[in-house]
Amino acid sequence: MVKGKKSVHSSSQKVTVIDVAKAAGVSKSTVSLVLRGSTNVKAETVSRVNEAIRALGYVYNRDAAGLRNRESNLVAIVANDLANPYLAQVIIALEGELEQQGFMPVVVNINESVERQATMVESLKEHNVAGFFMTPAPETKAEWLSALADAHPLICLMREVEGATVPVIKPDNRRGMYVATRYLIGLGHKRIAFVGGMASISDYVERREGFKDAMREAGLAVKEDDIETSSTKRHGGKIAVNRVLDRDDSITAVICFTDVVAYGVYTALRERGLTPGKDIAVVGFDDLEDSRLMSPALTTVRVRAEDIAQMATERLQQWRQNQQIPDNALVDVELVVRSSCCLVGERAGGLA
Amino acid sequence: MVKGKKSVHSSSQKVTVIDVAKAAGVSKSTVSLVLRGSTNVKAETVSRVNEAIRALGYVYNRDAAGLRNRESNLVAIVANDLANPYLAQVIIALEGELEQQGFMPVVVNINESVERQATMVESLKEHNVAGFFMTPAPETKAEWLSALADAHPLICLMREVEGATVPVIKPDNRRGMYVATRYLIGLGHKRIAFVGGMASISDYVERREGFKDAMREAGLAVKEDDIETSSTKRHGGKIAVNRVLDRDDSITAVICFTDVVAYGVYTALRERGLTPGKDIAVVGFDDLEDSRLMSPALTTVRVRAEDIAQMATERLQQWRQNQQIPDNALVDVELVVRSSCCLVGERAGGLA
DNA sequence: CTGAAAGCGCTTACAG
DNA sequence: CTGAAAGCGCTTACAG
Repeated sequence: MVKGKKSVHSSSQKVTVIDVAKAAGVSKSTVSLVLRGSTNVKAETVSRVNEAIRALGYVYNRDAAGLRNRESNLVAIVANDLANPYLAQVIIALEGELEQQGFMPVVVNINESVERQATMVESLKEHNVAGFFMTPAPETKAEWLSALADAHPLICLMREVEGATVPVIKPDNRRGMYVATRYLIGLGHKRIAFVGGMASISDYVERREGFKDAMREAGLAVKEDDIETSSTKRHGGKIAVNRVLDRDDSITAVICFTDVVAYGVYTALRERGLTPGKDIAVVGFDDLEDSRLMSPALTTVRVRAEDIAQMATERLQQWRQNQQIPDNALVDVELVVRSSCCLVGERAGGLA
Repeated sequence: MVKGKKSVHSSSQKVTVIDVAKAAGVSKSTVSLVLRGSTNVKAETVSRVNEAIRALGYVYNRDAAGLRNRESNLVAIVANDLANPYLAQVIIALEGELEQQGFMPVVVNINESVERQATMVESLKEHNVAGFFMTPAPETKAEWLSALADAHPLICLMREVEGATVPVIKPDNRRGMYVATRYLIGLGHKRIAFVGGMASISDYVERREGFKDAMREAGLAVKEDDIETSSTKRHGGKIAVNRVLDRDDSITAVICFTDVVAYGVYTALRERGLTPGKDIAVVGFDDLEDSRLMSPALTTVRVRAEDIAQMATERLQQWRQNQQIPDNALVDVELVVRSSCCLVGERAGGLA
């Protein structure tokens, strides 16, 4: 119907290898050979075929080919939330890697919904993808994920699903926050809050533990009240830090679950008449492109999106080639010091 | 090879309609009928088939089906830059609409590169997509785009390509900036700068003209120096406003090409010791989620991503059903007043 | 180096 | 309501 006779499209009659073969005066097997880049075809024949392809406007039908040889160049990137700028950076890096390897990356957004995740993955399976990258939605079942990995190469990014036998590539969250916290302690801070994020995200727990590790090591107390969860959005950071400060204004530094959360903290501080980086130190996690452009420029834990993409792609290849489930990987992390952390007491109004 | 005997995957032997037919004790035509939801099958048979499908773990092969009936549920969203948060909002809205209509949206990011755009679109064609949404890369050739639209339903979003016969859905850019500028003029501003964006983006020209319309109408001069182009990133806004202010600090208000540019302007102002919304008025365009969370909350021109998505999807359907190229559409625009615009003279240091 | 034949997993008339 | 047959556009051995 769509491609019927009434079509406004000029190419309503699909041209196939047979047409190309006819035009080039060879058999369709030969056309297939040159399509696939075989070296066993005379150069002159190759160019005659290519000429015919061009002249007829032939478009390779990858679905038909895939049906026959059971191959697919489609790789799915199942993203939990396209509005997350860090994830966007990871996706961009992933696309670069995958294309170099001849894959066709397609991204599908699930908006943090397990239901959408299930629907989308089902469709993707119907389209015979070569593999999956995914940042699983909260509440993803381990059995579901394991079953998927049983039938398709699958690499998890950033987030872990407890009990699932699936390789995951993630930042060294715990060490990252440990290093950031030690830095703040070195600046003289003793009353440090940890804001943003929630326990249903595996990253969260690891980052929080890194924070606690450093505090414990320095003999500093962490009160329940110094930790405030929230959504991972900007708004979450704003709300969370306000709660903490309302309870106790002796806090001199705030460690944020992510850079986005830190942006929300900046806003909240300004609305309270405080200047981030002067009155209160702020640290983030991710190192988004924007973070060096904030005022003050945000001190944060950098996790190179390129590193994640590279390790993930490597592992997908490994899986496809060796039929072996690859190992997990912890991506290196680095503290980037900018201007959002004052020495304690420098201007701070707290007790410290 | 991937699915060979050595496969670690449990489902190495693909189960097909034939297996299902055998298990259910019917012919494969019948299986196909229930797969496609035909009403001409006995209810009891339907459930027996579905039972077999479940038991065998059958997954529908959409490529094989598409090969036969020339249909596809794949819709491509070709995005110029995934890191652009407004585009992310549009994509999310688009995905919602498309899924409701039974399509499978896949997004492909081209990172503002015409070359990548060409490669990706070629691949997408090979995968037989039902249609394209795209925000064309800068420098896209009209003939290329028209040729694509000749063979596939295609709707352009946000950006127009001069000379291409392709429907485009975009905000009423000119009116948006006109309204914003009038608002500023009403607040007493006379020295208003327009920063960010560049002429190779069709949006840019329209927005700038809207600004000029309002200024002209009010009998206010616009000097060359009051308009400064830049990248559409945050960094661009920062640089552009600095240039303008370095040349002439009598400026009391800044209209930004987008919200993202406005965020960069905020940073630049702070670094100059100025408070946005007090010392200088700032207006954006888009109304990103974050804009109401900035400090001060950003006054901006709202363009509902949902409206764009809805009009775009409607038109794609129309195209597919009537085989008729639909009209362009201008999406309504609305000024959202928040706290980033002072009355002139209220605190401003300029001449005004 | 090239050609004829079979088959990938579906759907579509067409008989029954 | 169900079954047998042909065909979508490719690729893969297998002969020549």
